Amino acid sequence: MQKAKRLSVIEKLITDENISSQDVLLRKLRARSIRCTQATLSRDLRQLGAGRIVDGKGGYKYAITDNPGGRISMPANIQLLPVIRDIVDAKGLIVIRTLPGNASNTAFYIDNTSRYEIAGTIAGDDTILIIPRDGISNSQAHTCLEIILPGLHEQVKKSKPGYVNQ
Amino acid sequence: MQKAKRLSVIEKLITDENISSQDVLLRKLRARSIRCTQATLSRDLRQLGAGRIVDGKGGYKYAITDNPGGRISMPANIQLLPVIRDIVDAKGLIVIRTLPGNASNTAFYIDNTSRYEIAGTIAGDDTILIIPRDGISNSQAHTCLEIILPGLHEQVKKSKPGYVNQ
DNA sequence: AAAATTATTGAATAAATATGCAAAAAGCTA
DNA sequence: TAGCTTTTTGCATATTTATTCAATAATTTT
Repeated sequence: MQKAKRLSVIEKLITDENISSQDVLLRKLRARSIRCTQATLSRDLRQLGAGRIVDGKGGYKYAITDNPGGRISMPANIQLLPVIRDIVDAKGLIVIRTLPGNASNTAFYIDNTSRYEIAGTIAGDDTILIIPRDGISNSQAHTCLEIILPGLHEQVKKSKPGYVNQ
Repeated sequence: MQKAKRLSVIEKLITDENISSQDVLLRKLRARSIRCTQATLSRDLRQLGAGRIVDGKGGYKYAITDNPGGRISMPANIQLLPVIRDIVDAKGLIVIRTLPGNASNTAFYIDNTSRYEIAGTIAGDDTILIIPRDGISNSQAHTCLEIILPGLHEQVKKSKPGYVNQ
């Protein structure tokens, strides 16, 4: 499946370059042998929270925009992944375990993306509970987390089925 | 010349309300006896540096966008319950989001009412998980919260069903 | 105040973006 | 792997936004 990759390339393109329209983006992707249609880009951009904004030069450009609700914008390139140890599904919720002391940072970061799919997070010292919104499937929630933290699931290898006393 | 006034009304409208398209804006202006055409709005919005962005609820809205590079912006428009930002149903639980640092205060307050309907709460920094007791319906739980925090649901407008890529 | 210059606007239309729907692809389960 | 479910995608098109061009209104100059 190439969607995840396409999303990350799109994200990189619009932050690095000045993309003024979906058509331009389409061509840039094509130059990287990623082919899709404008319709798909429209959906991808929505999912990334990207919008077409006025670029100080009298034109337009795409950019990842902060959401209303006035959340706090974060520096884009914080290194979060190394602190994540584990990610587990539980009762329709998702538990992420981090290095000690890193849960609230990470949860704060996740919160601030204001993703629709995530109703909220709660963090202890080294554990974050991710609460997906009603109607969001498990895999939708995971896809969303992957967008927020690209590479998450590659990084954190799926934990093997474990032993339980019974 | 009415342009200056129109611009300021537009600015106020898009920051106060959720304007999803220029057509909607056009009608709101008309209701204030400011009449112009969509073409003019397109130009005005460019001039204001306003863009149509993803609103976190699955839709689009206009907002004045900062130049990327991002600085910190905080919400400014809550009055009655100044610390509560958001309330969402999720998996039979209820998630309340507050301003940073206010979750445990608020949860403590809720806890101390000792309402039967609420089995317990868990608070992080800005998120509270409300766990209703078994057998308590969603709407019972909401009614209960409304009793504890009068005005809660008026204040925090229900979020619309959102868009999820699938 | 008339003429000359500059700015604003609407109508029409071009350009760009979003979406319903059906089909294809990817995941899952047994 | 076959059958079933969910997700992704393109096509066609609806919706939305930007722009061209001509006209009108405001502003400045003489």
